[in-house]
Amino acid sequence: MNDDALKLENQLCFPLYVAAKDLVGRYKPLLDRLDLTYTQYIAMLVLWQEKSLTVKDLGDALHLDSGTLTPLLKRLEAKGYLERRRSLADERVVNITITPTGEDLKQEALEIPERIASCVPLEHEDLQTLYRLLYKLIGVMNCAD
Amino acid sequence: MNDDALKLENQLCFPLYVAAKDLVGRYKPLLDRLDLTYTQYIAMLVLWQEKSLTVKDLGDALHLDSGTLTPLLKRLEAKGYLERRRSLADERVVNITITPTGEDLKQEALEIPERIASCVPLEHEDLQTLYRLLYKLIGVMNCAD
DNA sequence: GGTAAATTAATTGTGCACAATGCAATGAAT
DNA sequence: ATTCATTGCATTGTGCACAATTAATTTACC
Repeated sequence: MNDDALKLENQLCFPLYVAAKDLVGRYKPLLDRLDLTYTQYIAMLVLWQEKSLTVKDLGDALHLDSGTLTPLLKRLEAKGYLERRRSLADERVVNITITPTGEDLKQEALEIPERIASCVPLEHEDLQTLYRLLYKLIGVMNCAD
Repeated sequence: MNDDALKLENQLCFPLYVAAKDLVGRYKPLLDRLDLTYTQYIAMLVLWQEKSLTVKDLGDALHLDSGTLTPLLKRLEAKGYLERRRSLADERVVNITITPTGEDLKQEALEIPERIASCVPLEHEDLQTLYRLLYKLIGVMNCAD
Protein backbone atom coordinates (compact mmCIF):
# COMPACT_ATOMS: atom_id res chain seq x y z
CA MET A 1 0.00 0.00 0.00
CA ASN A 2 1.27 3.43 -0.93
CA ASP A 3 1.31 5.58 2.15
CA ASP A 4 3.88 8.17 1.16
CA ALA A 5 1.21 10.81 1.64
CA LEU A 6 1.09 9.91 5.35
CA LYS A 7 4.80 10.46 5.84
CA LEU A 8 5.65 13.36 8.11
CA GLU A 9 8.02 15.01 5.67
CA ASN A 10 5.53 14.92 2.79
CA GLN A 11 3.00 17.16 4.47
CA LEU A 12 3.33 20.91 4.30
CA CYS A 13 1.96 21.31 7.79
CA PHE A 14 4.96 19.73 9.49
CA PRO A 15 7.86 21.87 8.26
CA LEU A 16 5.58 24.87 8.69
CA TYR A 17 4.78 23.87 12.27
CA VAL A 18 8.42 23.17 13.12
CA ALA A 19 9.79 26.29 11.43
CA ALA A 20 7.28 28.49 13.24
CA LYS A 21 8.06 26.92 16.62
CA ASP A 22 11.82 27.15 16.06
CA LEU A 23 11.69 30.76 14.93
CA VAL A 24 9.43 31.81 17.79
CA GLY A 25 11.86 30.06 20.14
CA ARG A 26 14.64 32.24 18.77
CA TYR A 27 12.87 35.28 20.18
CA LYS A 28 12.74 33.97 23.73
CA PRO A 29 16.23 34.95 24.97
CA LEU A 30 15.80 38.41 23.44
CA LEU A 31 12.31 38.89 24.83
CA ASP A 32 13.18 37.65 28.31
CA ARG A 33 15.08 40.90 28.83
CA LEU A 34 11.89 42.85 28.11
CA ASP A 35 9.80 40.53 30.28
CA LEU A 36 7.62 39.65 27.27
CA THR A 37 6.49 36.38 25.73
CA TYR A 38 6.33 36.07 21.97
CA THR A 39 2.57 36.63 21.81
CA GLN A 40 2.83 39.59 24.16
CA TYR A 41 5.57 40.94 21.87
CA ILE A 42 3.46 40.84 18.71
CA ALA A 43 0.64 42.49 20.65
CA MET A 44 3.07 45.27 21.60
CA LEU A 45 4.19 45.53 17.96
CA VAL A 46 0.64 46.48 17.06
CA LEU A 47 0.36 48.88 19.98
CA TRP A 48 3.60 50.62 19.05
CA GLN A 49 2.02 51.37 15.68
CA GLU A 50 -1.56 52.05 16.68
CA LYS A 51 -1.28 53.49 20.21
CA SER A 52 -4.90 52.58 20.86
CA LEU A 53 -7.37 50.06 19.48
CA THR A 54 -10.10 47.65 20.49
CA VAL A 55 -9.63 44.05 21.59
CA LYS A 56 -11.49 42.98 18.48
CA ASP A 57 -9.20 44.92 16.13
CA LEU A 58 -6.14 43.56 17.91
CA GLY A 59 -7.55 40.06 17.57
CA ASP A 60 -8.13 40.60 13.87
CA ALA A 61 -4.57 41.85 13.42
CA LEU A 62 -2.99 38.95 15.34
CA HIS A 63 -5.46 36.22 14.32
CA LEU A 64 -6.26 35.61 18.00
CA ASP A 65 -9.56 35.48 19.89
CA SER A 66 -10.68 36.92 23.21
CA GLY A 67 -9.96 33.66 25.02
CA THR A 68 -6.29 34.22 24.29
CA LEU A 69 -6.22 38.00 24.40
CA THR A 70 -8.18 38.78 27.57
CA PRO A 71 -5.74 37.09 29.98
CA LEU A 72 -2.74 38.17 27.90
CA LEU A 73 -3.83 41.81 27.96
CA LYS A 74 -4.46 41.62 31.69
CA ARG A 75 -0.88 40.44 32.15
CA LEU A 76 0.43 43.29 29.99
CA GLU A 77 -1.72 45.70 31.98
CA ALA A 78 -0.27 44.30 35.23
CA LYS A 79 3.23 44.98 33.87
CA GLY A 80 2.16 48.56 33.22
CA TYR A 81 2.55 48.47 29.44
CA LEU A 82 -1.07 49.24 28.57
CA GLU A 83 -4.47 50.17 29.93
CA ARG A 84 -7.80 48.44 29.30
CA ARG A 85 -10.89 50.57 29.47
CA ARG A 86 -14.41 49.77 28.46
CA SER A 87 -15.75 52.08 25.79
CA LEU A 88 -18.33 54.66 26.87
CA ALA A 89 -19.87 54.80 23.41
CA ASP A 90 -20.34 51.03 23.24
CA GLU A 91 -20.21 49.10 26.48
CA ARG A 92 -19.39 45.87 24.68
CA VAL A 93 -16.05 47.22 23.50
CA VAL A 94 -12.80 47.31 25.48
CA ASN A 95 -10.20 49.83 24.31
CA ILE A 96 -6.52 49.07 24.75
CA THR A 97 -4.17 52.04 25.08
CA ILE A 98 -0.41 51.93 25.40
CA THR A 99 1.15 53.65 28.43
CA PRO A 100 4.33 55.77 28.49
CA THR A 101 6.07 52.74 30.06
CA GLY A 102 4.88 50.66 27.13
CA GLU A 103 6.14 53.29 24.71
CA ASP A 104 9.55 53.26 26.37
CA LEU A 105 9.81 49.53 25.83
CA LYS A 106 9.93 50.14 22.10
CA GLN A 107 13.46 51.49 22.32
CA GLU A 108 14.67 48.24 23.84
CA ALA A 109 12.85 46.25 21.17
CA LEU A 110 14.43 48.05 18.24
CA GLU A 111 17.41 45.72 18.11
CA ILE A 112 15.32 42.54 18.08
CA PRO A 113 14.51 42.34 14.36
CA GLU A 114 18.15 42.64 13.34
CA ARG A 115 19.28 40.15 15.98
CA ILE A 116 16.72 37.70 14.60
CA ALA A 117 17.67 38.44 11.00
CA SER A 118 21.28 37.64 11.81
CA CYS A 119 20.40 34.16 13.04
CA VAL A 120 18.14 33.47 10.04
CA PRO A 121 20.83 33.56 7.36
CA LEU A 122 18.61 33.23 4.30
CA GLU A 123 19.61 35.18 1.24
CA HIS A 124 17.46 38.19 0.48
CA GLU A 125 15.83 36.55 -2.51
CA ASP A 126 14.85 33.41 -0.57
CA LEU A 127 13.47 35.56 2.21
CA GLN A 128 11.32 37.58 -0.18
CA THR A 129 10.05 34.40 -1.82
CA LEU A 130 9.21 32.90 1.56
CA TYR A 131 7.27 36.02 2.59
CA ARG A 132 5.35 36.01 -0.65
CA LEU A 133 4.41 32.33 -0.41
CA LEU A 134 3.41 32.53 3.24
CA TYR A 135 1.12 35.50 2.66
CA LYS A 136 -0.28 33.75 -0.38
CA LEU A 137 -0.92 30.66 1.75
CA ILE A 138 -2.63 32.68 4.46
CA GLY A 139 -4.71 34.40 1.78
CA VAL A 140 -5.92 31.28 0.03
CA MET A 141 -6.73 29.56 3.32
CA ASN A 142 -8.87 32.46 4.46
CA CYS A 143 -11.18 32.27 1.47
CA ALA A 144 -11.11 28.55 0.67
CA ASP A 145 -14.30 26.63 1.55
CA MET B 1 12.43 57.54 13.63
CA ASN B 2 12.33 54.67 11.19
CA ASP B 3 10.52 51.79 12.82
CA ASP B 4 9.51 49.81 9.76
CA ALA B 5 11.50 46.91 11.17
CA LEU B 6 9.09 46.76 14.11
CA LYS B 7 6.02 46.46 11.92
CA LEU B 8 4.22 43.17 12.20
CA GLU B 9 4.16 42.46 8.49
CA ASN B 10 7.90 43.06 8.06
CA GLN B 11 8.95 40.21 10.32
CA LEU B 12 9.22 36.71 8.99
CA CYS B 13 8.03 35.25 12.26
CA PHE B 14 4.52 36.61 11.96
CA PRO B 15 3.34 35.18 8.61
CA LEU B 16 5.09 31.96 9.60
CA TYR B 17 3.27 31.88 12.94
CA VAL B 18 -0.09 32.69 11.39
CA ALA B 19 0.26 30.29 8.46
CA ALA B 20 1.22 27.44 10.79
CA LYS B 21 -1.71 28.12 13.11
CA ASP B 22 -4.16 28.45 10.24
CA LEU B 23 -2.99 25.29 8.53
CA VAL B 24 -3.03 23.27 11.75
CA GLY B 25 -6.53 24.58 12.33
CA ARG B 26 -7.57 23.14 8.97
CA TYR B 27 -6.83 19.67 10.32
CA LYS B 28 -9.15 19.98 13.28
CA PRO B 29 -12.50 19.08 11.65
CA LEU B 30 -10.84 16.12 9.89
CA LEU B 31 -9.05 14.92 13.02
CA ASP B 32 -12.09 15.27 15.26
CA ARG B 33 -13.55 12.22 13.56
CA LEU B 34 -10.46 10.21 14.57
CA ASP B 35 -10.53 11.64 18.10
CA LEU B 36 -7.03 13.05 17.58
CA THR B 37 -5.50 16.49 18.11
CA TYR B 38 -2.96 17.77 15.61
CA THR B 39 0.02 16.90 17.78
CA GLN B 40 -1.41 13.46 18.47
CA TYR B 41 -1.85 13.05 14.71
CA ILE B 42 1.79 13.77 13.85
CA ALA B 43 2.82 11.36 16.61
CA MET B 44 0.64 8.71 14.98
CA LEU B 45 2.17 9.55 11.58
CA VAL B 46 5.53 8.51 12.99
CA LEU B 47 4.10 5.39 14.60
CA TRP B 48 2.41 4.31 11.38
CA GLN B 49 5.87 4.33 9.79
CA GLU B 50 7.98 3.04 12.65
CA LYS B 51 5.62 0.74 14.59
CA SER B 52 7.83 1.04 17.66
CA LEU B 53 10.34 3.58 18.92
CA THR B 54 11.51 5.33 22.08
CA VAL B 55 10.10 8.54 23.51
CA LYS B 56 13.42 10.19 22.78
CA ASP B 57 13.40 9.19 19.11
CA LEU B 58 9.81 10.36 18.75
CA GLY B 59 10.76 13.64 20.37
CA ASP B 60 13.66 14.05 17.94
CA ALA B 61 11.36 13.35 15.00
CA LEU B 62 8.67 15.80 16.13
CA HIS B 63 10.92 18.41 17.75
CA LEU B 64 9.09 17.95 21.06
CA ASP B 65 10.34 17.25 24.57
CA SER B 66 9.17 14.88 27.29
CA GLY B 67 7.15 17.59 29.00
CA THR B 68 4.89 17.61 25.95
CA LEU B 69 5.14 13.97 24.97
CA THR B 70 4.65 12.21 28.28
CA PRO B 71 1.07 13.42 28.87
CA LEU B 72 0.27 13.24 25.15
CA LEU B 73 1.40 9.62 24.92
CA LYS B 74 -0.58 8.76 28.04
CA ARG B 75 -3.69 10.13 26.36
CA LEU B 76 -3.00 8.13 23.21
CA GLU B 77 -2.45 5.06 25.38
CA ALA B 78 -5.78 5.70 27.13
CA LYS B 79 -7.46 5.77 23.72
CA GLY B 80 -5.87 2.40 22.99
CA TYR B 81 -3.73 3.53 20.07
CA LEU B 82 -0.34 2.65 21.58
CA GLU B 83 1.42 1.00 24.49
CA ARG B 84 4.14 2.49 26.66
CA ARG B 85 6.57 0.03 28.18
CA ARG B 86 9.81 0.69 29.97
CA SER B 87 12.77 -0.96 28.29
CA LEU B 88 14.27 -3.99 30.00
CA ALA B 89 17.69 -3.34 28.49
CA ASP B 90 17.79 0.24 29.77
CA GLU B 91 15.36 1.20 32.50
CA ARG B 92 15.58 4.89 31.61
CA VAL B 93 14.00 4.29 28.22
CA VAL B 94 10.28 4.04 27.49
CA ASN B 95 9.32 2.22 24.29
CA ILE B 96 6.21 3.23 22.41
CA THR B 97 4.51 0.55 20.34
CA ILE B 98 1.45 0.96 18.14
CA THR B 99 -1.53 -1.33 18.85
CA PRO B 100 -3.78 -3.03 16.26
CA THR B 101 -6.38 -0.35 17.06
CA GLY B 102 -3.79 2.27 16.30
CA GLU B 103 -2.92 0.52 13.04
CA ASP B 104 -6.58 0.49 12.04
CA LEU B 105 -6.79 4.22 12.49
CA LYS B 106 -4.38 4.63 9.59
CA GLN B 107 -7.07 3.65 7.09
CA GLU B 108 -9.28 6.47 8.27
CA ALA B 109 -6.36 8.91 8.09
CA LEU B 110 -5.47 8.14 4.48
CA GLU B 111 -7.87 10.71 3.09
CA ILE B 112 -6.61 13.54 5.27
CA PRO B 113 -3.59 14.63 3.18
CA GLU B 114 -5.66 15.01 0.03
CA ARG B 115 -8.46 16.79 1.85
CA ILE B 116 -5.90 19.25 3.19
CA ALA B 117 -4.20 19.61 -0.20
CA SER B 118 -7.54 20.51 -1.76
CA CYS B 119 -8.02 23.42 0.63
CA VAL B 120 -4.45 24.66 0.14
CA PRO B 121 -4.71 25.56 -3.53
CA LEU B 122 -1.09 26.47 -4.17
CA GLU B 123 0.33 25.51 -7.53
CA HIS B 124 2.74 22.61 -7.51
CA GLU B 125 5.74 24.82 -8.15
CA ASP B 126 4.91 27.19 -5.30
CA LEU B 127 4.38 24.26 -2.98
CA GLN B 128 7.76 22.74 -3.83
CA THR B 129 9.46 26.10 -3.34
CA LEU B 130 7.75 26.55 0.02
CA TYR B 131 8.87 23.08 1.18
CA ARG B 132 12.43 23.76 0.10
CA LEU B 133 12.60 27.13 1.86
CA LEU B 134 11.02 25.86 5.07
CA TYR B 135 13.43 22.94 5.35
CA LYS B 136 16.28 25.30 4.54
CA LEU B 137 15.06 27.63 7.30
CA ILE B 138 14.82 24.79 9.80
CA GLY B 139 18.28 23.66 8.78
CA VAL B 140 20.02 27.00 9.15
CA MET B 141 18.33 27.68 12.48
CA ASN B 142 19.50 24.39 13.90
CA CYS B 143 23.16 25.15 13.30
CA ALA B 144 23.22 28.94 13.70
CA ASP B 145 24.90 30.21 16.92
C1' DG C 1 -41.35 50.69 20.69
C1' DG C 2 -40.59 45.90 21.27
C1' DT C 3 -38.56 41.79 19.91
C1' DA C 4 -35.04 39.22 17.46
C1' DA C 5 -30.48 38.95 15.78
C1' DA C 6 -25.86 40.21 15.86
C1' DT C 7 -21.73 41.91 18.17
C1' DT C 8 -18.10 42.08 21.72
C1' DA C 9 -15.80 40.38 25.81
C1' DA C 10 -15.20 37.33 29.42
C1' DT C 11 -15.15 32.70 31.32
C1' DT C 12 -14.33 27.76 31.47
C1' DG C 13 -12.15 23.66 30.13
C1' DT C 14 -8.79 20.91 27.38
C1' DG C 15 -4.53 20.35 25.37
C1' DC C 16 -0.26 21.67 23.84
C1' DA C 17 4.69 23.80 24.47
C1' DC C 18 8.53 24.45 27.04
C1' DA C 19 11.62 25.82 31.02
C1' DA C 20 13.19 24.08 35.16
C1' DT C 21 13.80 20.56 38.31
C1' DG C 22 14.24 15.95 40.06
C1' DC C 23 15.56 11.30 39.84
C1' DA C 24 16.95 6.87 38.63
C1' DA C 25 19.79 4.37 35.52
C1' DT C 26 23.76 4.12 32.78
C1' DG C 27 28.48 4.76 31.25
C1' DA C 28 33.16 6.41 31.77
C1' DA C 29 37.37 7.17 34.29
C1' DT C 30 40.29 6.28 37.46
C1' DA D 1 34.54 -0.53 42.87
C1' DT D 2 33.68 4.37 43.53
C1' DT D 3 33.02 8.60 41.78
C1' DC D 4 31.24 11.69 38.36
C1' DA D 5 28.89 13.19 34.44
C1' DT D 6 25.36 12.02 31.21
C1' DT D 7 21.06 10.30 29.63
C1' DG D 8 15.93 9.49 29.49
C1' DC D 9 11.83 10.30 31.39
C1' DA D 10 8.47 12.43 34.64
C1' DT D 11 6.67 16.39 37.12
C1' DT D 12 5.52 21.18 38.01
C1' DG D 13 4.35 25.69 36.70
C1' DT D 14 3.38 29.35 33.29
C1' DG D 15 1.41 30.83 29.22
C1' DC D 16 -0.70 30.39 25.02
C1' DA D 17 -4.62 28.67 21.68
C1' DC D 18 -9.11 27.71 20.82
C1' DA D 19 -13.91 25.68 21.35
C1' DA D 20 -18.01 26.44 23.72
C1' DT D 21 -20.79 29.02 26.58
C1' DT D 22 -22.50 33.13 28.86
C1' DA D 23 -23.67 37.88 29.43
C1' DA D 24 -24.29 42.49 28.21
C1' DT D 25 -25.11 45.62 24.80
C1' DT D 26 -26.34 47.32 20.40
C1' DT D 27 -28.56 47.17 15.93
C1' DA D 28 -32.13 45.82 12.73
C1' DC D 29 -36.65 44.90 11.65
C1' DC D 30 -41.34 45.14 11.83
